[in-house]
Amino acid sequence: MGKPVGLTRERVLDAALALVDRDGPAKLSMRRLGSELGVEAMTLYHYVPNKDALLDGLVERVISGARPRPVPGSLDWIADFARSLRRELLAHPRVVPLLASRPMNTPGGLDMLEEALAALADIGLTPLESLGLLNTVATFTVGHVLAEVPADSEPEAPDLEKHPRLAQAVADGLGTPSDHEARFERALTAILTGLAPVGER
Amino acid sequence: MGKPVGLTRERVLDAALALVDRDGPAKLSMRRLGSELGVEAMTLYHYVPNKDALLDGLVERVISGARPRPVPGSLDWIADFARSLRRELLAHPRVVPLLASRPMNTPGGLDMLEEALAALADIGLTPLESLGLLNTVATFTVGHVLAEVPADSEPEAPDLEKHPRLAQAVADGLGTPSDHEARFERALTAILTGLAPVGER
DNA sequence: TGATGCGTCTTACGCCGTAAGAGAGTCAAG
DNA sequence: CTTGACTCTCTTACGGCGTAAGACGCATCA
Repeated sequence: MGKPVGLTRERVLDAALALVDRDGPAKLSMRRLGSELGVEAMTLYHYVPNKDALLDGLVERVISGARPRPVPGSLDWIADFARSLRRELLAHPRVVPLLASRPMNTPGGLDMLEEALAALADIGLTPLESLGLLNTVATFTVGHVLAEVPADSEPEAPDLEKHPRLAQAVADGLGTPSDHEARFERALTAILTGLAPVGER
Repeated sequence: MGKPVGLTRERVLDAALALVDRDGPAKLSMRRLGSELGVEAMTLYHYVPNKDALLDGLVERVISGARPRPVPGSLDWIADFARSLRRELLAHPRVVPLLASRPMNTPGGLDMLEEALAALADIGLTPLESLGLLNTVATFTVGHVLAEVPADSEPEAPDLEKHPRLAQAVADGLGTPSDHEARFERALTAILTGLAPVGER
C-alpha cells in the first residue's frame, strides 16, 4: 500500500481528457478519474491543486494545440489560426463548454498574443486594433463551434407542420458537418475582409 | 406545516435568476434556492422537474428578452436583434456560461426562427442561407459576450515588461465597456455586409 | 363525514470535493 | 545498518449536493 505508480501531471491530464471525451464533463469526478488511473481520489491532489485547476489544465491543453503562426505582411495566417482553433475544439467537443467559464489568458497564451501583435504592427495596426481583430476572430470561432457541437441533452424535434421553412432547411442539409464548415468559412472571410481594412490607410 | 406559500414556476425562476445574478451559478443549489424562498428543497420539485430544467428555464428567460422583429425587405432588424441579444446577455452576465451547454431550441425559439425565415425569404434567401446568417450572427454575439464577461476566477496579471504591445493596448482602453461595444459593432457590420450579399443576385 | 388531492416537509441514499493525517517506500547521511 | 527526511499513496471524515419515496396537514367537495 502506498507504492508509487508513476503518475505525472501530464498523465493525469491525459486521463481526464480521455474521460471527458468519452463520458462528458458531468461525469468527471476526482474519484472516477482516480479509479481510471488505479488510484484513490486524494492521490490526484499531488498533481493538481484542485478540480478547478484540473479543468483549467484541460482547456489549456486543448486550445494550445492551435498556435497562431504569424506571417509578417499578411493576414492569411489569422484565418489559418481560426481554422486550426476550430479543428482543435472539434477534436474535443465536450471540452468546449468548459471554455465558457475559463478565460484563455494563461502565461503561454499571453506570449502567443504578444507575438501576434508584433506581426500585426508590421502592417500598421495599433495594438488595440490588433487585439480587436484577434478577439473577434477567436470569439467568433468559439461561438461557432459551441453551436456546432451537439448538446448533451438532445433537442426537441421541431413540429414540421408548423415550421415549413425550417423543415426545408433541414432537408437542404442544415446541420451537416459540411454545412457547418461552409458557414464557418463564409463568415470567417466576411469578418476578415470587413475588419482588416482598418490597417490599410 | 405544509401550508401553501404561493409559489409558482415563475417565482421560482425569478428567485433562481436573482440568486445566480448575485452569487453565480456555482452557488445555485436546490437547497439554497429553497431557503431563499422560505421553503425546503424538495418543494421546488413541484414547479420544476429537476435542476437541469431549472437552468434551461433560466437561459430561456434571459434570451427570450431578445426577440427579433423582422421587417420585410430589410436586414437592419438583424443587427437590432444582435444588439438586443447582447443587451439581454450583458444584463445577466453570470447566466451566459450556462448558455454554453444548452441549445436554444425551445418551442418558442423555433416559432421565432420560423418567423425570421419568412422575412428573409421575402428578400430571396433560401431557408438554409437564412439560417446560416442568423446562426452566424447569434453565435458571434454569444461568443463576443462570453469573452466580454469577466470570468469568475480572476485572470493573471500579464508581465508588462515582457508584453509591451499588450500593455499599450490596455493603456489605450482595452477591455473598457466602450471598447467592447465598439468592437462588437464593427464586427457585426462586417459580418452583415459580408454575408448579406448572398441574397442579392 | 369522509374521501380526494394538492402543496409541503422529512428522511434517506449515494454521490461529490477536499481537509487532515497516517502509513509505506525510497534514499542519503551518519 | 540505523536513522531521519521526503515523496507518494491511502484512510477516514465532514459538509454539501440532487433527488427518490412517502408521510402529513389542509382545503375542497360529495
